[in-house]
Amino acid sequence: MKKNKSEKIRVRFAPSPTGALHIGGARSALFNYLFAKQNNGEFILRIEDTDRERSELKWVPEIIDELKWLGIEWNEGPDIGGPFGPYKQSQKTDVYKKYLEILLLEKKAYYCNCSAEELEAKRQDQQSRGLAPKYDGKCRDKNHTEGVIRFIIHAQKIKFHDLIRKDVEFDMGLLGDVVIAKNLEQALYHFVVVVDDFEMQISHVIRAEEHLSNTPRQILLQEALGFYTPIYAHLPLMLNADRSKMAKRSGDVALSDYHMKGYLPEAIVNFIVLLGWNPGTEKEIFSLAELVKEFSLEKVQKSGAVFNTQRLDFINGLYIREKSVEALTKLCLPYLPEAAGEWPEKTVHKIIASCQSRLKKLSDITDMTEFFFAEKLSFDKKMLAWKEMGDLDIREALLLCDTSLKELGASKWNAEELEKILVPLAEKFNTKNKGYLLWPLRVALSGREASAGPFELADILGKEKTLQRIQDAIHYGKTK
RNA sequence: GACCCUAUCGUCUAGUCUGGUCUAGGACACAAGAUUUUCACUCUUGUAACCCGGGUUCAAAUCCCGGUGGGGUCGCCA
Repeated sequence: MKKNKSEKIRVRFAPSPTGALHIGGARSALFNYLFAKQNNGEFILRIEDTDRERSELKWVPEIIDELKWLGIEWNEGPDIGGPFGPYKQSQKTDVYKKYLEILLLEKKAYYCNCSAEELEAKRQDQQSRGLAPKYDGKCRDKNHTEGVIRFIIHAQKIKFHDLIRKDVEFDMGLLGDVVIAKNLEQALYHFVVVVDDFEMQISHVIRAEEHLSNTPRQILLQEALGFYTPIYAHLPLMLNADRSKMAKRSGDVALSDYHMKGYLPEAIVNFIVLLGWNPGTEKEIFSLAELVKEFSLEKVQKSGAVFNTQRLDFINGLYIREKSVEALTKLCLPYLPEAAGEWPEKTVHKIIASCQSRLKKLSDITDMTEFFFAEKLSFDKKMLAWKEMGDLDIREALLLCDTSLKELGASKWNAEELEKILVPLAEKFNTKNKGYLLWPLRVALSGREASAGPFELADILGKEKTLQRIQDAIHYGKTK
């Protein structure tokens, strides 16, 4: 088996711009990046846009931005160029044409004129007889001069070593001659991937398992063209909860979906790397830099991994709690109502701080902080009652809060001072349980079953709004 | 259907190569408790798995064989 010229480790991620970057693609990119980084190698981004109908230019910047957002960087790519460019297959028609002509000349490939209908009919027939659908080679010796170009696959066994799956063997007798180009100007996937990996001197092909059975014919193509065969590593697939392949039909599969919902890039990286890999230790939280050190392809799992959102939420929450309030506020801004812009920065910081331990993802902040910005609260009056409290008890508790909070000067209106006043008050109100005073207060201020504590809330709302909401609650109880 | 890959708690997994230390470890989720005015956070505890059947062996989650389950691929998509 031929080797590539340089010893240098060169890997690539080659998405096709037919849609947003798939979260599984992001993981493939990550694994490639980590492998390159830790081996002092190079990571190449290549755009596989040979399918002219389905590829759309607009997805390229999208893919690039999302990868960058994750923290993945490449040494060569369509945006930054490099010595092995161009990095878009649509710009390499001449290169493919050259190699196609060689294959044609050497009779390793031929033109085929079979109609789509004819092929489909044969395929159906074969399948109905329990056979593997396979092209019958009808045009092989016809010497046509136009049509699609097929690469001749002779019956033989192809063995190769996969870094993750170990030795794999395929019987090529089961495969028909594969179409490698629509015509000289339009080469297809199996062909372009082989040519590009060679031209770009890729040493390791790290990609998803769905390509495992495509590998032997790509190896045959390499041999026919006199190329070396790179080292392969096929990653386990990401699965839905029902263990089917995570595909477009099934909920959120684009990295941007998770980005928009407010998952942090460091959390996504940490989560997806653990889907199919683990260090063999009990450590589970990793920064990208730590992963570069600790990641190893040998420890990659063989079977598919279910994408478990609950675990993503947990990891995301962990990273959210680690943020400084300032940083978290910045991240949350897009999820806050416009009114938040009119609030003092300090107050907004306090609002975010009051939610920090509760956030699973940034978008949760919208609902969680709604009551701060609302003019009037609306909630079930019964919610004001703590345990067995009646309307009169609630009224008494709230009136007590009202009178003592009125006394507190605006300059001393902060969570600490409020606590100093309210805690003794609550203890006096009911010696056994502070909740008889604090719960109705908190509900009056938030209108919620669950929220931060009343001192914090009152601090954020300020004296005027706090007293107003207490009054509202007192009268709410009365008029209803 | 054919071919290929794969199989440890519900989920992600450690352990499998080099059989005994595994009455199978960790994490998420779940449940209970502690703390707390509530929720969250934090802490403690608990429930929960070696796919099945043979074999090899003093001994098998670990080795071998056969089933079964799951997934992928079989395109003029990538």
